[in-house]
Amino acid sequence: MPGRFQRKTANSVSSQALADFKVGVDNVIFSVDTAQNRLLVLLVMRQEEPFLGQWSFPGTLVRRGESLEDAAYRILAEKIRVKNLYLEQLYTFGGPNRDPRESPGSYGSRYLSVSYFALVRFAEAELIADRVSGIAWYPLDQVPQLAFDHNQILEYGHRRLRNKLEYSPVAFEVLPELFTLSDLYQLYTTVLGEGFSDYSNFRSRLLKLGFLSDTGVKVSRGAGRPASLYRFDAEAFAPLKDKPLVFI
Amino acid sequence: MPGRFQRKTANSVSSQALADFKVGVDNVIFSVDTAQNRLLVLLVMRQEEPFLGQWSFPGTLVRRGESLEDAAYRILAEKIRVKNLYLEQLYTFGGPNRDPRESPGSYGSRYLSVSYFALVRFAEAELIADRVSGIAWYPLDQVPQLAFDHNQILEYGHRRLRNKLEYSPVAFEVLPELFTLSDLYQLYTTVLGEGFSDYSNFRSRLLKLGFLSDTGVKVSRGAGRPASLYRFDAEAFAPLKDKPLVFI
DNA sequence: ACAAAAGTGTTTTTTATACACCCATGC
DNA sequence: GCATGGGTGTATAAAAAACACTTTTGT
Repeated sequence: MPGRFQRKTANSVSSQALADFKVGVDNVIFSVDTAQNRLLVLLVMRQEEPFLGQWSFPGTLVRRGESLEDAAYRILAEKIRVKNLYLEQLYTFGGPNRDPRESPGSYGSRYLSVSYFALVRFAEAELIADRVSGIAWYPLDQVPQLAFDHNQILEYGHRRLRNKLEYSPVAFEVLPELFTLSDLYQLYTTVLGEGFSDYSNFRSRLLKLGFLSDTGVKVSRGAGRPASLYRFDAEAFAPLKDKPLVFI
Repeated sequence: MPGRFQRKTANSVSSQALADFKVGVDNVIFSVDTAQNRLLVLLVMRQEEPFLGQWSFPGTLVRRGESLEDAAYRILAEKIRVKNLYLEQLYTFGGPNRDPRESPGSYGSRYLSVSYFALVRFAEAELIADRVSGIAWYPLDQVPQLAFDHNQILEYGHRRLRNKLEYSPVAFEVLPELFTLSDLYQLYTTVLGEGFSDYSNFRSRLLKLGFLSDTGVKVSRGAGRPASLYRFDAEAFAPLKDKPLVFI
């Protein structure tokens, strides 16, 4: 932002014409269906040109007085009702010609997309479908060709998700208040793939970290021994914040 | 970008006025002065309002037909001549009211900053000072109050630098072609602080990774036993790419 | 000779990995 | 009783951390 006109050009005309931008926000919203062991991403069907009829991420243009993050929350809230979520900025895609609406001579507006990454609780996430718009959870391995450069954004988001899971306690933002260690393990397995760790080792590593507290309450899910319900103890976690954690 | 007007509003007027954006790029450029064991960041003195006379990161507005990354490289090249560098996108700051040029009623343009993070070779970096503009390397612990939200950006960049150093081979992009293991160790020490690792352990860990090849050539620097010059072997490193690496 | 810097090796502790096995429940 | 999922423990391997020591130079 600063520093332009630092060369001795007149203040009125820089050496080159500046690009004029429309700024949009696109959300890569993940959730984990633990029942079916599937990692899902939320797609919406485009209702207008360009890319009419193609799937894409829920997005919106940023309004006056609205922060980027607010815009991300707004479009999310328009598509899905959810109590708990994790959201952070992913990456900004802003090269010319990523949107066909840009006129070829690159006059007119450039379209810039600030992408956000979100993780929501699948069980309580309620999709908001109005009459016209298609909206659906897609298993990650069945995502079709998307509008714009959204396939690329998805790849980026997926990488971020895996990293987040390994190094930060995002999982707990997206699990129910009370959960079993198997719930947690399944979530990790679904996102990171089988073989990231053995259940028993995962278990003892997590417990040793000391921020999971056993409520003593047991739940039985079909056959097998009932499991203890645990709770994420934010206070106990606080001192570990910004220390390198390993959940793997 | 997609998804706007998905509700049943007329296509001409959305429910709210959209923000009109000017998009800038700001570079957080780091270098390491190994001679003096200092981590430096490049600052330029602003020559115009707002924040005239305050230090800031080198930045520029994005031109027509220019990608964000191109803009980042352009402003970098205007301020500094350098042969080797590492550059990647950092974060996008785009809340309203981060730039005083925005009119209070939030009409007119919003200023959005896509920040980039760069690491350059200190020894060969040549600052380009024209008559009017101040430009200087600042030790990280002596950085003054900066223009805009640049102090916040700096904090963000510093965190990224530390992470990069721990998990990726950026250091080699910024060391000379041939370097001693002490050079490497000093670089790490300067960025991560003393006590991140003992020299001998650091040494054996790095060598065990197998992508540093001993050229056999020795250099003597004052007193003490001469050191071997090493080279980063990109081929040997290739298979380790995107595997979790630990340089700590 | 000795200080300074480079380089090697050893010991101890901690963490990761792979399993084997016991426990409590539904059917 | 036995299959199923939950939970504990142990044995081994690997890695991290601490530190003692040797080598080669300049002065």
